[in-house]
Amino acid sequence: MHVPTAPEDAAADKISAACRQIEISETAPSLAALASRCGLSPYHFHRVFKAATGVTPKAYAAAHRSKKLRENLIQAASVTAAIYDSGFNSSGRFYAGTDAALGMTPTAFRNQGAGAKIYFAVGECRLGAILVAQSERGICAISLGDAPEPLVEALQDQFPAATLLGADKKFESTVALVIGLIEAPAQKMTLPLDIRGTAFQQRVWQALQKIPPGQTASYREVARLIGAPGAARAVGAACAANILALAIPCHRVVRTDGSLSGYRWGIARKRDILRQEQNLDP
DNA sequence: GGTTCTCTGCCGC
DNA sequence: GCGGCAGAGAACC
Repeated sequence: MHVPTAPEDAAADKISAACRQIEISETAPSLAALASRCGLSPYHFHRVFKAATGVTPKAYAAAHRSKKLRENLIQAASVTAAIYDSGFNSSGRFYAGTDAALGMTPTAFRNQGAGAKIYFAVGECRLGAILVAQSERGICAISLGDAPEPLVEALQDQFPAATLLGADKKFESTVALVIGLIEAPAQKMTLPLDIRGTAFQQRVWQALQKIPPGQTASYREVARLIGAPGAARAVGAACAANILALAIPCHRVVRTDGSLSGYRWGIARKRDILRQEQNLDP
């Protein structure tokens, strides 16, 4: 039987080829160069790329460079070496934008990567076991599961270079606050969050925090909200990558017809959380 | 301070 | 679906 290639797959292949091209290039390829490789005009390529990935080609290149920088800062012999290895062509230009890329000075980032301390505690709540972890910048993980041990193991996987510190008296009260969120979801989340992710993920997660308790939104609606109407699938991937359960309410994102799709910590918990939130509606 | 590149809204085919 | 222009803005020199 003859199986024709679906047009959308061909388009997706072109975009992922362009992404790979950006990743392997020393310096970011120009829009025109990327477009001609795809056989499209720069105008159209730009729009297709943004619809598929949620970010513009330039933003994608910048995000990739910043990711490379994070890796290099931890491994390279010096900060200067890391900067040049990551594709920045002058250290002056780099330092100008360093705060936006890292949220701190490069040296601070290096030190944190090596010996960051993360406090954590596990507790029991209506949804099962809950783990809350906090870095110096804020809450960096909230996860749910059936038993405590796998949650701790997963935390170490997420922050391999960090030192995990359990059973801290002061921190126990923070955990109580988070558990309180589950029982009274209408409460505002006021704890500082240490959110780590790509530029696109951050945009999605910010949008999620604007969905009020008791309400839901579809992936498509969230995509439209962040100005990338074609990126519903990318929104789904960003939701799935969220490691701050409840604080970033990815449980409030459902399919367009209102039915529940997947949930990192189990679909039953998603249903449970939503039911609790909707009961509290005035 | 000028130039080049990026990005978006709008329109035509 | 695709290409193009205009105009604003950012990046670069």
